[in-house]
Amino acid sequence: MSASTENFLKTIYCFQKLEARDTKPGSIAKALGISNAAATDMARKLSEKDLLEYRKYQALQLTPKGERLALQVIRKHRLWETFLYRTFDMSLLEIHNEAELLEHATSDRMSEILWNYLEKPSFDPHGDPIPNVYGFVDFEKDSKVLFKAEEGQEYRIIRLVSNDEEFYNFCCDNKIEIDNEIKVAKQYSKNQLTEISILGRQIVIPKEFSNNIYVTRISDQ
Amino acid sequence: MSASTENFLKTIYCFQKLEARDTKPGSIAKALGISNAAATDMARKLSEKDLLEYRKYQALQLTPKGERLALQVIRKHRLWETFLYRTFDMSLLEIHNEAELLEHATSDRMSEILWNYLEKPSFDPHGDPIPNVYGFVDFEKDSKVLFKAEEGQEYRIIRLVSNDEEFYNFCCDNKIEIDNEIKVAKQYSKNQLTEISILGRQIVIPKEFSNNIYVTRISDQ
DNA sequence: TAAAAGATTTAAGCATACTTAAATATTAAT
DNA sequence: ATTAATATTTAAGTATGCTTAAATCTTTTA
Ligand SMILES: [Mn+2]
Ligand SMILES: [Mn+2]
Ligand SMILES: [Mn+2]
Ligand SMILES: [Mn+2]
Repeated sequence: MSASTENFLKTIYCFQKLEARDTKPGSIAKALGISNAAATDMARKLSEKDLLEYRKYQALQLTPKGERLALQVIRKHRLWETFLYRTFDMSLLEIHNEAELLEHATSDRMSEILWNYLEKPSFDPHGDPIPNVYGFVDFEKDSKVLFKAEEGQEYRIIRLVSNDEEFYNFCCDNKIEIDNEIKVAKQYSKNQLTEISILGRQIVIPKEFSNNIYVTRISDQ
Repeated sequence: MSASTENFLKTIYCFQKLEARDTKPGSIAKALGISNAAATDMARKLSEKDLLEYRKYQALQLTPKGERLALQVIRKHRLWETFLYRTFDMSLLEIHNEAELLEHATSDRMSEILWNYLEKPSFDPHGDPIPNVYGFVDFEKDSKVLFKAEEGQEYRIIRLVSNDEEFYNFCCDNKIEIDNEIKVAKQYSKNQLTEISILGRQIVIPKEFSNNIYVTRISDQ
């Protein structure tokens, strides 16, 4: 498996399962920074290898084999993130960037060593679940994006997902951290702004950021 | 720089500087497990990029630029080895194999993080010196291969270098470890055997192994 | 529903990194 | 000094992973 193939499968998996984005070659191409032609080409090759289903003009779909592979790469990615975050003084963005490289240079043995050393972690530092060695994702908490949270309700932050340095800086500056509790004061729907109170402070968050912050209702039951 | 290129330069450097082996394309090819034709091809391409000097039928020679690059890769390799050895329960062979992959997926930033975390180490767990960030190798101890050590003299083990699992098992079983002291009892030159005493025990070491054990004279001055 | 806009696919081509087989040069042996 | 053995290079070809430009299909809009 080349890094290109692994990134391709991983991206399809994330688009398919974790976000509700479409998985036509064009979307994958944009995410990976390659041309549409290259993505189509890759899709046909991987379908030969039974890693995904490709039908002209349709969205790409991972086969069970392709999904297993994608989950192995995601596992390695999140294990490295967890390890780097706990061991060194690195930011949420730095660990992601390094893991993006390391995930392709990690033997199965190495990932088991990390897994055991970290004492079988369930979540990475961004709040994303770590698949187990069989590619099974234990459980996904019932969450929604802050952008879609209800006014007046209290939530706990459980995921922060982005590749944008400014997003993480914003979070840092405003104490938007995993496990912190917030209250949604107001949704300015037309202007796509969310006003919340966090640790006593009131802040307004634009859609670009509130879409990367996942929350879960507190005492929802 | 692709992994292929990095491994190619690294191998030339090691053959040139650390061992007295020749650096014609054929030797490099054998070490990397590729065909002679592929090595020649690679040599011509890298010479275009001013990473090495290539003249038909001659040994390859790194340019200053090529040597700097090789040393950066070696630095990353040995930093990872040191880190893995100190952090996890991994053998001298395991750390080498993992570092062989990780070295190509390591940003300069990551290698500086490792370097600082490890408190600027000078040697890796095999006893090999770690180049600094400018590609400068601090100092190489005055050493020789056990195979060429003098009868009756006492030595300290300072390097163990091999890719052979059996070699490391042999070392483990016989307490042949870095910093341990030995006395060379006899060199059976014709049969290429070396008899040493180590921690009170007398053992005979065949050339295949004694050539991978580097020693330095004790109180040599 | 027909044209325009937008995506996707096909086609042609390039760079890297390899292969095997044939040609050529070097080195060792007689 | 030839010849034989060995090593190196050249040639031809393959797979991967990308590119741009042209052709084709799908979706939107009028
Ligand atoms: Mn990646
Ligand atoms: Mn993550
Ligand atoms: Mn390597
Ligand atoms: Mn080493």
